[in-house]
Amino acid sequence: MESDTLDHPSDIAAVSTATGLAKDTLRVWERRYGFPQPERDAHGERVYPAEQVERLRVIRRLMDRGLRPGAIVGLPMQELLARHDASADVPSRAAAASEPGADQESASADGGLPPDQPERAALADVMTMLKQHRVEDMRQLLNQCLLRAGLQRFIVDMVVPLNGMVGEAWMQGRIQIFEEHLYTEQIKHLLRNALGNFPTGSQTPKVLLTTFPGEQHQLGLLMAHAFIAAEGAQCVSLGTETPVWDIVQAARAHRVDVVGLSFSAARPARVARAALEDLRLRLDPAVHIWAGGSIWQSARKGVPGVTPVPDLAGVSKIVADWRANAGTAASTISTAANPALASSLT
Amino acid sequence: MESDTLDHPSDIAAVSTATGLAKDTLRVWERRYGFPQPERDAHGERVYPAEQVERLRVIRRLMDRGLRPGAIVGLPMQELLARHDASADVPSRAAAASEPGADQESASADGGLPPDQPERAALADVMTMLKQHRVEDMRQLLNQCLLRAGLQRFIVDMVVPLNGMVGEAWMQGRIQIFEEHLYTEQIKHLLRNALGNFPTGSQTPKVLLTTFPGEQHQLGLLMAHAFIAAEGAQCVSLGTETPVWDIVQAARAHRVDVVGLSFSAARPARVARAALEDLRLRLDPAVHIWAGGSIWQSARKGVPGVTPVPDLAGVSKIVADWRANAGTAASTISTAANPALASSLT
DNA sequence: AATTCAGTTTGTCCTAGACAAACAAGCATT
DNA sequence: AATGCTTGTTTGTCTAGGACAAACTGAATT
Repeated sequence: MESDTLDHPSDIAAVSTATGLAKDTLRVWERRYGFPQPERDAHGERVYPAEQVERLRVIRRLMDRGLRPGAIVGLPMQELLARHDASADVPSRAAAASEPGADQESASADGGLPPDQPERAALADVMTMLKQHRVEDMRQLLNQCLLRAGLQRFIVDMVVPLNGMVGEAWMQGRIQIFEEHLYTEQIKHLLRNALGNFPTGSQTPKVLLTTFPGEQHQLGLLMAHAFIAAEGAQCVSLGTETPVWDIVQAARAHRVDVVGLSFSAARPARVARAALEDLRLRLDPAVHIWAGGSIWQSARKGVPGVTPVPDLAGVSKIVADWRANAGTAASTISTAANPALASSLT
Repeated sequence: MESDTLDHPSDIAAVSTATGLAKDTLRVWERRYGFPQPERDAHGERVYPAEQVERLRVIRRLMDRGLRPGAIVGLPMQELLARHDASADVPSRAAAASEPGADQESASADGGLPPDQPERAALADVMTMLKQHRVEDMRQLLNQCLLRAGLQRFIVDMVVPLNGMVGEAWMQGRIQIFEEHLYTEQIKHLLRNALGNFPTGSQTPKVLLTTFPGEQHQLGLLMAHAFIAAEGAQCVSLGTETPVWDIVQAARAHRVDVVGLSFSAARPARVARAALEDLRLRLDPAVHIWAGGSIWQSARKGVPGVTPVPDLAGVSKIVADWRANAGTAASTISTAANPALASSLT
């Protein structure tokens, strides 16, 4: 019952949603690289064998790590997995602090919070429980860790690494997607619950939280929410996928000091950049923009007037910075928080 | 600052995600009905004026209510809104008990729970607070209602009607999308929180909850979760968008008695039907399937072996039925709960 | 070590035609 | 007056190959 891969063949629409690759892209790859090479049904329409869908999913995953299609499309499964292991060796480029595919080292090393030893053991336990579907045990253990470590440390030392481990395990076929779903759901429950017990912080930076359309990145958003709320700031979350125009409206209506955006590694960085620039343009210059998540791996250039939050643990510092310079126009000071950008402008 | 519609023109991809209409569909409509009629940029690519996007959104909304494109695409905005009011007169066909576009009457009339008078007033208050962005007040009021009415009544008498009112208000331009987002987010917080305080029910039907891929229907799923949990059943939620195969795997792994699916009115009913049949085929016959949400408006035929839950309030009865006939193979008894289907088979 | 320049890669958009599944409506049957 | 069958129509999605701008690579230059 383990690697019980399904023989279920799928049409192009199903493959597109399953892999997150646009239909056009699937057709173009077939034309250019000779993979995938679907069979055809009676009407000449593409029918993808499950094995190819599987391969496409792994390819998608590798692309999220920064590899380019031309280099990997067409490689056999075995080789793909090898590349995957190789790319995991370069965590600096690889994964950031939000989705599965995340990176524990940078998170716990960079933050001001010391890593916690006993958590390391708990990580493995959670994975075991997940694999054995001991939902209730898992929930209890996580809750216990949360209470012990506190919300912020819990996120940095447990949730982020776990995200990475879960993503990794799925990649290697050690767990099923539904188990990943299950894990995500548990964490969401836990975080929301913890968040519910916080009184709506009334301290200085009032932060509006959301993601851009196309980013179904609930977990990252929620982690950011929890982290910022734990900092004592006032949070208003709009949930995922708010169009730029509506973000502007909402920011105005709620008179927020900061707009926080969360990004997954999923979509190409260029769209994110464009949207950020657009938002910067339309938003009141006094309102800061904090952009967190995985854009900062691949993007070398920052966006002017946008404070990068490459790392959840960095949030504390950025909140502190904001409080120090409260009231300064965002587009003026924001580069200070980004050494790379600052130096590139001198 | 009210009907401050944006002059922002969009490319076809943006329009597609904004309206939920496939790119192909947008092009075909243009060819067939002469609407939309985007301008072209320097490279001959479509550029949709905001006014047309707005119209497309309303059209999409009308289609969710069962109207067909041929009859409404090409109509001017004014006429569209008129049709909208007209279609609202037929709640039997119109909206179900889950997403914005939902229907209060059927929900409170059909259920065993008596409607609550004071709630009626609260509904209007919530809408007012939402429009004035008094988030904290709104949260408090909702919470108060929840405590007073209890989880189930709260959902049936408040959340469902509110969903309808919010959808309606958006439709008529009385509120912005971000306000809809904000509302949704509040409700989700509230429900998750309430759910967290339930001990994981250990009573008989163990229910696996999720949606099919393409259904980003968190709120409906969450309402179902809360409702079923309040019945004392044991719930395992996988979150949204689980592929059929993974549902089967998860059902097996967790040894659930029932798989519960939640549907929005968003996607065409035929895909939902196909997926349900597929699931029925692959799933252990002893496991029941409960399908809730908006498929049962447009679909005349039921799916054999699937128990329709056209109405959240009906959940109580269905759980009771399950407990009465516990252990019976799903595909045998399920039609009993569906009078229409049962009669069509005699 | 940073910048510019050419060359290559890659995703998305374009057109226009085809077709099956879903639907409506009329007709025949019980 | 329902139910079942046969039409014709509507509608979404698929296919094909061509085009092109934006993003990347890597070497040559300051």
